[in-house]
Amino acid sequence: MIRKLTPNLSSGEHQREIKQEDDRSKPPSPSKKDSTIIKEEDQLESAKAKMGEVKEENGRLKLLLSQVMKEYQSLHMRFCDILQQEEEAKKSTERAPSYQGNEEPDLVSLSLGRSSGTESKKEEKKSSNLSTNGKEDEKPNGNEGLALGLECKFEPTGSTEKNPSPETNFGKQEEEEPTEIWPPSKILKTVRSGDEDAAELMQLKKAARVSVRARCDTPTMNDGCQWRKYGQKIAKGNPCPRAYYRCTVSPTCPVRKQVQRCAEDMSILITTYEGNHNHPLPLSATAMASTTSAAASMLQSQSSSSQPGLGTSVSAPNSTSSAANLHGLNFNFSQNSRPYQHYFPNSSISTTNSHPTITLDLTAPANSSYFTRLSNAPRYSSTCLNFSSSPSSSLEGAINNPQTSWNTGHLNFGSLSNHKNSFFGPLNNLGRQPAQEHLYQSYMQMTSQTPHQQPLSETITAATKAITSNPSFRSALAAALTSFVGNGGGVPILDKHSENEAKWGESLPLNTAQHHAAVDNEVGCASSYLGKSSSMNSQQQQQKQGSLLLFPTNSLPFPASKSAPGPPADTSNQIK
DNA sequence: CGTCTTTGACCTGCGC
DNA sequence: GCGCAGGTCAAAGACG
Repeated sequence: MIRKLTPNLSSGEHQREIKQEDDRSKPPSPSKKDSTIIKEEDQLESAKAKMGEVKEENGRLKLLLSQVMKEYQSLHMRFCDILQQEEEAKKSTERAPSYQGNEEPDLVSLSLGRSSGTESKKEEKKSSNLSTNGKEDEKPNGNEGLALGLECKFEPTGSTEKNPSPETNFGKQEEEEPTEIWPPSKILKTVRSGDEDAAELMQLKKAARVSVRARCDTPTMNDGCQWRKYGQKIAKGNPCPRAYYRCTVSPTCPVRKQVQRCAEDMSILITTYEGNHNHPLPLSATAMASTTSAAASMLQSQSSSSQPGLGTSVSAPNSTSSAANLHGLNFNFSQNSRPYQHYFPNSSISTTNSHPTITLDLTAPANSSYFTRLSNAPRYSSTCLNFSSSPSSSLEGAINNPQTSWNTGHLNFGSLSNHKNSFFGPLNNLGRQPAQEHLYQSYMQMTSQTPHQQPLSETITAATKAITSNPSFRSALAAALTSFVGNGGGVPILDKHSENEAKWGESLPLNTAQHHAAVDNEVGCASSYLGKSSSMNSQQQQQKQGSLLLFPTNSLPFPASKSAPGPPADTSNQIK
């Protein structure tokens, strides 16, 4: 970002320059050399002018950087404050648990880095201790021993209350729920036969899937977990094979993921997650888990939106048709009894079977801006969280094609990656292969042509407003930041044992140079802001993770991904 | 030699 | 019941 000001001249060049200066001080002699000297002087002048320009630009960038850092710090402070306030509020609510009925305040609590509501206070304490001590408590303690701990606390009335959804519980321990949640048919066995509604709801929740669309040139996105491929299949409607992975961090972990290239755009990788981890997650894995669990929470809460007092509702009509495109999905949230609404345009949802899928689209450019709608914030800024969507038909084709009766809500985070300065901007750029880089550059050129650029502070203020007033925003932001920061932001990379205790917010970047260093080192798959290079072994992968960016990177030289890109697998030998 | 991937076979659910 | 499609298993091969 900051350009090197010292001209990179070799000593010879430097001497020549000095000589030229000397020559200039002498009276011009009418010799043959005059013309060449004049030429060189011109070059010198132009170089000086260029240097001046660069200096100016550098100054501007420095200013910008400091401004961004300042705003970031205040944003972070505010974020922490709000988390604290929420915890206090929660605590007080727990003291008086008489809100079971309709009067129960709608609540969506997306607290990153906390594994449970009751533990969160401890966690916070711990995190503060951690930040002061600089050393982690290496003793994972029951439920709190998880880095992910995204708590999505939906509080439906009725019997389902005690069955937290698996997706919202990434990282909860085995004792709280069955480890095996796959296949869905098994789920029903664990459900009381009498309570049909609960069973239905539970099945729906258990089977919830989160699909992440992201541009990625590596065979699989690195979400921080270790996966073992156990199958591959050609799915109907997509020539690219679908690969099946199973989490191998823990042998009993029920989490599976499916990876498939988008039929329309091979550069887009669709990763579908199902199930919840029953083991501590690597720190680097928490980002994706947080994001997906937040999305899953929305979807799952939707499934019970008919119930009053539910934290989140999706105002979508129940439809028996496959993939009814609503062109708009409303997520109603409330915070502290003040309801407000999320609007995700171009969403689609259907309720045909027990596989509701929510899609986080990290690929699509923005046509309209949720964020703008929300706060009139400019779309082009370093902190623009643009939750707008693009036509989502590609996903429908790839995953929710008419033959597939998955229940899909399409939650489009597309324009998070829309602009070069957005948080997710770097995500789509890291480790790109030349061919895709070309496409991507074109894309960036297109998107960077946003006509006006409003003041940064205004943008940040708007972003702050949006984030602090909105749990899911915070969640998404937190996930993004966590992924960026990971362990590259000043906190050492954690091993499997110690990482459990690291919490969101503790490892925020204090030194942007570290990020730059991270860029220089290597970053894996771009799309995965969690970027994995498939040629790395899992340990290497985990060590690489967290080498992520906070600031725009399109001006930086990106190393190409080390791994050979391409579809998850060769289709040539897949015909069944 | 251990780990991971590949891939054909098999199982299951669903629609007709 | 049959066929289709999605999903999983497990033996064989590849790889470090």
